[in-house]
Amino acid sequence: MLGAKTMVKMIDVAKLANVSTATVSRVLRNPDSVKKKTRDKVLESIEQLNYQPNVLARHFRRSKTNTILVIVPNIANTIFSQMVQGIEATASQNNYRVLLGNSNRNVEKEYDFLNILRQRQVDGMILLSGKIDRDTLQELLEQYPIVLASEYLKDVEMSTVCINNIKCGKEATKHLLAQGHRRVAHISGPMNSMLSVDRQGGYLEAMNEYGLKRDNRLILEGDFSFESGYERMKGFLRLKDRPTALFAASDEMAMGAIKAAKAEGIAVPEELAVVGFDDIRFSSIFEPGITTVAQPAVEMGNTSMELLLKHIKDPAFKPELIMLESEMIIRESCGLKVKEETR
Amino acid sequence: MLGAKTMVKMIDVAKLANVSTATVSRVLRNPDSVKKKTRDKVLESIEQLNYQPNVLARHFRRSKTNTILVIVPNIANTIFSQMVQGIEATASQNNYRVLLGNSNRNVEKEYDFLNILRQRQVDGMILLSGKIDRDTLQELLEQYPIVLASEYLKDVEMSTVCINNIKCGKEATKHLLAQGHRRVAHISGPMNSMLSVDRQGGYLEAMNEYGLKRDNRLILEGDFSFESGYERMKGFLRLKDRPTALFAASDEMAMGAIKAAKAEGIAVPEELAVVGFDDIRFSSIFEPGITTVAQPAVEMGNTSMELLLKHIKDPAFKPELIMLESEMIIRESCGLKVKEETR
DNA sequence: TTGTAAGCGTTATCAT
DNA sequence: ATGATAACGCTTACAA
Repeated sequence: MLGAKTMVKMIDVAKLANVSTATVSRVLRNPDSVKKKTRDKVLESIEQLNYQPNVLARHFRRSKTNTILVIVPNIANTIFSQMVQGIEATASQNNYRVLLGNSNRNVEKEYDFLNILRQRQVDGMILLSGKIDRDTLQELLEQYPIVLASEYLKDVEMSTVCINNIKCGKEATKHLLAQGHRRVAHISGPMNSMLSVDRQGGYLEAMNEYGLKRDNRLILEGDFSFESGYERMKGFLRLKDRPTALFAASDEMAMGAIKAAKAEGIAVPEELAVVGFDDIRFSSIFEPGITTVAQPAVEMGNTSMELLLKHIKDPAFKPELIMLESEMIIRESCGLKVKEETR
Repeated sequence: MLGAKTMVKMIDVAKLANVSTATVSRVLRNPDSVKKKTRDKVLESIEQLNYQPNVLARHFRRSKTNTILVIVPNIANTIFSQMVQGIEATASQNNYRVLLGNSNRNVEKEYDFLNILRQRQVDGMILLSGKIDRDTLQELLEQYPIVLASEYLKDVEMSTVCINNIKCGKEATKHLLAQGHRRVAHISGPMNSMLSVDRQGGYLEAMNEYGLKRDNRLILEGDFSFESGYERMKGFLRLKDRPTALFAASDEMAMGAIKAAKAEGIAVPEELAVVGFDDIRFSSIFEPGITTVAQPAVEMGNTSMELLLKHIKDPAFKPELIMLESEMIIRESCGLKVKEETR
């Protein structure tokens, strides 16, 4: 890299085109307010000088950056990177940029990122994590456009994009119950997240509908990871009356559980039927294919960005809760296809 | 969101502390240049007024944003999101932010993102894609700090962080040859990328060392995806003298190929030994576990950010090529472990 | 429709 | 060690 060329500025364009900087600015921001002839002259000068507007001056002057912040627990996790992909796509379409705040599930880091918002380096924020405390969030919501996605919170009135995790958890569990399973185990996500509470809530509701009381030996808490699925399943397998089916709150945990079962010589789905959650890319590649609740991750990203734009454009915009549809995808791990085939 | 509070500015802090804005600015940017007593008085006023510096004014005044741009072909792809994770981590540590440019492998979009750099909205750029043409790149390199990572280019002198793909491709292939395989097939990545050319080059070198001439029936081009691996393998399986081993230029393609083989009743690794590339998270979970060349993706991200910082701090910094070490990971798909066990 | 000119809030130079 | 003040380059009343 050599030294930077001295920048051509608006005044240079103005001089070449024999107009004022105001007119150049108008051509750039509101072309219709300038007579065609003048406009063409200005555009030609811009071209000729290869003028690039100083975006920093513009941001400063307008106190607006056309940039938003995304706080994400773990960008290397497929489900989150898909959401970010959706956010970025919609942002780009609307001439917005995305600043990435990857917290690696470190709450301190998430709090640090909030200062980017406070210092107005961005016009708004999408939170893909539910770890910020109520009071901080409340304070921020009064001042900045914010959307929560995937996660959601009780007692905080804010725009949220999510799926109905209770319904999904219930559906997943009933799918197993309907096939005759009664000892259905559940590996939940971290219970400090509403998401996990609700998926478990759905599980409990489904069990209840089939007259099955909560049995704590059949419920263990994981952290969404493959490893935690593996370990928790090992736990279930030590029970003298081991479960014949499992609802795992993530596909990664479902895969971990299946591996653990296989390691003990237990066949899936024949001896253990499994339903997961998320429908990550590998769920269809894994063997057996994971029956799962598909989260519309990219769409969730799109939608949350659209919602954020509404807040940015209209500070009086009232918080909205958007619940996206999710879909159960039947593959092999739940045993349904096997049964159908041998019928 | 209610209306934004009117901002406290530096002059307010200055008045409360009975100093000039210059002193407040010094306390913020270079505390040691201010007498302790004055400094404390200023800090107290900042605290008291809950002053947040206007970052946009600062960026404008200093023509520096402490933000860098990352152009990535596909953020939803594990290998790239891991690199981005590494970039973000090192950036954060150095008080830098990351602006995400996800191109979805669309070259037009990549060219669009370059304007962010030209308009100095960022202090530098990390390219995770090798699609920008030589001339454009040359023009940009003269003006801005840029690092290319993972990919690399011939005939362009720029800082690059990568692995030795020739060596890796050779090692992977020799691993198969050493086990006695002679009909070793190769599914390459897109050949418009140096990465793919080199991995294939390594394959050819290895074959050559074993006295095996290039056989175009054993070489097919994929696009790194599972689907392309599946399709290309189907092609190989139609040969009357089908290959007994495969080197795939990505783990996803390796998995696709294995699925295709299984679908035809061909056992892996017994009847087809496979080596992949990347070591994505899922490669150890897949069955059989994928023998692969592990790319140090997170480290690659860290290193490229470190290198970019050097360019940012010193515009005269000479371009460097950093080649990271990669490692072969032996799992089941290559058949080595099976053989060892039955020995 | 176009021009004039006053900021935006910080930093950095030059005095003191 | 601190203060006064002129930029930085753009946008936007307001005037013409």
